[in-house]
Amino acid sequence: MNIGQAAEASGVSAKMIRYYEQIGLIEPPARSQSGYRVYAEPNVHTLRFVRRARSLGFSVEETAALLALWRDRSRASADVKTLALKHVAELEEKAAALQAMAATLRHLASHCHGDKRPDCPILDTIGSPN
Amino acid sequence: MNIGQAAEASGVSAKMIRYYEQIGLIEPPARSQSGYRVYAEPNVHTLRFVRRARSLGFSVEETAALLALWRDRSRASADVKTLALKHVAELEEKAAALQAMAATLRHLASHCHGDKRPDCPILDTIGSPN
DNA sequence: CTTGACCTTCCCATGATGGGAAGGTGTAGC
DNA sequence: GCTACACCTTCCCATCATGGGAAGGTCAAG
Repeated sequence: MNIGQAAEASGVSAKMIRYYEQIGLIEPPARSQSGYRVYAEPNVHTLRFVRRARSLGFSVEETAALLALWRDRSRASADVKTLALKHVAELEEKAAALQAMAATLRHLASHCHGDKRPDCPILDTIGSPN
Repeated sequence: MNIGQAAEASGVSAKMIRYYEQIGLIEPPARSQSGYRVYAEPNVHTLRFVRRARSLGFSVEETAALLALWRDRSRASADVKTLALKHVAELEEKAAALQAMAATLRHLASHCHGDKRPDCPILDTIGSPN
């Protein structure tokens, strides 16, 4: 399987597969005589793991840690759970920060007429000298 | 006022002030004979505006648009409100995405014993072949 | 006049991703 | 066997906003 097929099968773009290899997240695959990367099923499996971890908001570095745990059959599930819950807390913190911004802005907007007049509490507040 | 004082007064780091100037978000300030940037109150006011817009999650580009509206005394408040509400929607979308990740992961974690045994539904799910 | 705090510009790094160029390979159809 | 086209390789560049740091100039206090 060439990189394009592995990309298709895993949902990770060819560009990203090369990048993950370059930074050491995944193992370099076999190469054909002409230098093409050759992927087998286990490689694709790993790529899918990476894609899912990324889609859960884990950074590449965190994904590397998860991958190591995944491959370590003697890991303690407590280690995984700890990592996961710490990540959940970070995600929720970021979500809360975004929602706080949205709430503030929505509040400002609710006081803005939204007509042709220039008067606008949104800009007034953002630009207030205080 | 030198850049350090402007940074202090506005809450924007000196590095960022130079950067904002470089990319054209803010006007180049006056210079002293020796080449130091010299800021007056209106400059600091602008910097504060920028800092607040950024802290509400507006990108630098969006901040530039807001700044233009702020300076345009004949703007229609509708334009500002439209921009703001569009941004609110984006913020809420991002927040929802993060919360969805958190919820998924929290759910997975709730099924993980979190003890010394290796068995772990979190990794099992992320690494499932499907 | 020295010292230390401040300023200048310039370059580099981050994190994850995409775009694209220049050139090699593999294969299908003729 | 040749041509065309899809695919592969590496390499460099861009993004976005921010910080770090080096090399060198300036200013004010002692």
